[in-house]
Amino acid sequence: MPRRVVLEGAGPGSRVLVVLEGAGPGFRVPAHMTRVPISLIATDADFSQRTVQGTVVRKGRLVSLASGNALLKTVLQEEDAPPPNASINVVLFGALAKDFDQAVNQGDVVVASGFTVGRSPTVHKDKLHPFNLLLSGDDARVYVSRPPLPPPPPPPPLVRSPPANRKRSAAHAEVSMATKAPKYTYVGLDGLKSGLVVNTYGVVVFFKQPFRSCGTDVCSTLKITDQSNQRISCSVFDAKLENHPKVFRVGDIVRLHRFKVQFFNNSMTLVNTFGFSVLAFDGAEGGSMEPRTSSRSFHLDQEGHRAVEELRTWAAGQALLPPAPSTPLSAAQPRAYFDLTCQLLAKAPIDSTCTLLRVWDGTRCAHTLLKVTVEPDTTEGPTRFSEGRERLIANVLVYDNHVELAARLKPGDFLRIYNLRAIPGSSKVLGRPGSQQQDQEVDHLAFHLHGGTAYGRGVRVLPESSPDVQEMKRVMEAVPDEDDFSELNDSQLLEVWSTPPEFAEAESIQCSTDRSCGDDPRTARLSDLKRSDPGLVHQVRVQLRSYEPRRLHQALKLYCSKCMAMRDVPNDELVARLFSEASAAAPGPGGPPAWALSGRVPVPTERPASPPRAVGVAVPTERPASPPRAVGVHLSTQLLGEDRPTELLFLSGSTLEETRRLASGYRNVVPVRSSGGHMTLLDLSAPFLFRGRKRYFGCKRCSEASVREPLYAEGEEPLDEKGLAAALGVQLLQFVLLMKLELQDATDTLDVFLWRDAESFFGVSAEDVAANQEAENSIRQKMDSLCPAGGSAGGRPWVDLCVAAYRAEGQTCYQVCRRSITTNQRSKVTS
DNA sequence: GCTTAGGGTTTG
Repeated sequence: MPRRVVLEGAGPGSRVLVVLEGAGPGFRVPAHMTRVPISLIATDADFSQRTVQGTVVRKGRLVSLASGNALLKTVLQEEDAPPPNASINVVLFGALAKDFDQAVNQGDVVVASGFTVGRSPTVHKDKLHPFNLLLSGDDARVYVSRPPLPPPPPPPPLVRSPPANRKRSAAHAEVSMATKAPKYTYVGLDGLKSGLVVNTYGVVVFFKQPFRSCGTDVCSTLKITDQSNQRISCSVFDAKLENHPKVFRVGDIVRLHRFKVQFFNNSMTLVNTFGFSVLAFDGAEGGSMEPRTSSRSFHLDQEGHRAVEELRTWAAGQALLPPAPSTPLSAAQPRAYFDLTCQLLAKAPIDSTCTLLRVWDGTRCAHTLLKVTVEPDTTEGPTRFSEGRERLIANVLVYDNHVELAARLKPGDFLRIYNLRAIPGSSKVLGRPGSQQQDQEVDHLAFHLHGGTAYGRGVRVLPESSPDVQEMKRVMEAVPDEDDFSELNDSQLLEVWSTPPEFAEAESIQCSTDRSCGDDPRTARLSDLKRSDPGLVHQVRVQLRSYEPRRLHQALKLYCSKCMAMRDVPNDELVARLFSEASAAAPGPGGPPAWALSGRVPVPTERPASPPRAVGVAVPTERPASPPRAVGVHLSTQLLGEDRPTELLFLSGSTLEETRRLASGYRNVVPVRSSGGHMTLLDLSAPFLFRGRKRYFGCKRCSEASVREPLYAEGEEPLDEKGLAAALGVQLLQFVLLMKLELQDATDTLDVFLWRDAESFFGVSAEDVAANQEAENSIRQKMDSLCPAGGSAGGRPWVDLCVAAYRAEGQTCYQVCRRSITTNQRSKVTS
């Protein structure tokens, strides 16, 4: 007889029944119920006497709703059912959700009954079944199949048993016991037999980045080894680049599923077969357990972790990992081949077989780097860098087959270039006719990535989360500021982050409730959080490992609530240029608008001056020696009539500095220029309004600006930025703060945005940050306390944060949505 | 449609 087991936490009356396998004929599902294939689920049938069976391929977190109810989302996948519609979202409510959370693990096979069917609101996003199962109320049940503990001796494996002296073979046999869970038997590399389709783990000892084969697919090749010391070649064919192994360096660990063993040239090779999957892992001991894969449905359990750990330990003992994954530019030697980890700054095609990549890694090469000039309009990315930065930039020429991949790279990408060669001397191909770069001196280093794939030659984009990229960024951050460069990095940052996307889904689930996250004692581990479904809010206890931008004034952005675009706050240099361009433009025919009284006023030269006493009269200044410039002013006759001359001033022909000075004497200053015979606003890259120290900007896309006399009824509140923006047809941009935080706990790291709730997080308004240094300083203090400069991980406080996971632009993003108040000065994780 | 690659003594 099967035994019903009540697990800890699943109290009496639990609706999740855990049934041990091997103790009876199977699930204790009522006999009158019959199983329905998941693919046949639809709303127009009666499922009261039916069951579904599937593997829990995803298990969301238990979410507490404001009503006191609980909810948990999970995904069931029917075994051996062909896609589509083999996987279905299941939502459990109330006590059932709590019991399920306690008793069921990802990978378990469950049977559900007593469900109702609804339309899945997420079908377009998750591409799962168009319907979902809803389990609530007294009739809902979940039955779980679980291998008994302790496990019985392993049955004969499907393939020849790996050597008994390897621990992992036992572990994998144990996994295969869970007959209802996805069952994979892993074979050692000395257990390959021609014709078998196998699953295996291995340490990469050689690899080529994916390259276009002569057939229809893209091809990757690997050579892997394991504790048996066999070295097995392996090919992966797939038309899609993203399905290929994400191997970054020798020593990485791969898990291969469904690879066919072939005999070739007296040795075994592995080739992917239909339905294959590859996971890649960092090969370093203590490295991240996050598998690199594009698959959204991979299954990795504790045994998988153990297999990776064991291979890591073994590989470390064999010295299989090279000491460093790549060579910094500072160590590049003439004529040597090396792998380079770097960031792409700009690129330009040279000809059909050659592309120039301009890269840096934050270190300075000991040799002079070759300078390359290309026509600016062919360059993607900035064409000029400061002298200091130029000295750090390496020009990499990639040839032939690599040109295709180079075309897909974007400035800002983090790259690893494999088998790059440092070439001393000149290279005439670089000089364009007519450029002064034709005659190069000899002692310059250029870098070539030769055509072909021999020696693993190729280029790979590394994820920003990669530890090597993180290390490089630390080096880059230590490079002294140079303004043009910080601008570049920041705009790239924005592009990489994209416009912080809508947040509606996550908000509707929990942030809209009044519950403070601090009420919930549950905290999620980052590794779990990453695996759970988007659309939920999680509480985490983390340290702040790093953040961007490091120069905090760059966290200030302008945001359009209408088109949701975000842009940088233009720097003074740009704004000053717009002002001088506008003032240089000759006033066109036609006069100022009829509603305005126009004239000229001298510009105060030093101290902020009081407003001019009369319009149209040049007021002598205290320093007659240098006659002051006069600028055009236009005042609303209506306002003048009400004896409110300082309420609003339209100003033409002034410089930025002059505008700034005059702004201190008027409540509102709107810079204008003459264009086509009438008054217009300046280009909207410049502020359209100055109010004291504050400046306001308009959205270029959403504004339909024209200079009109603002309607101003007597006795009304003074004009403010909102009223003026409306009067001038300007879509007012909002100051916002945007940062990216790298959170860390014992299990993982996670990049999250701080945006929507940044102001409450810092306790300052973004508008104040724009106007005064003190507000920026308070942000600095907070960041310094969370992430002390040069501090070790142990010195950083632990913080409880709420993080919302949401889908945007095809990927899962995370955002700090509220901050609880506790920060604990502890140096170790308590688990 | 069911191949493609199968590392390698590099070179613009």
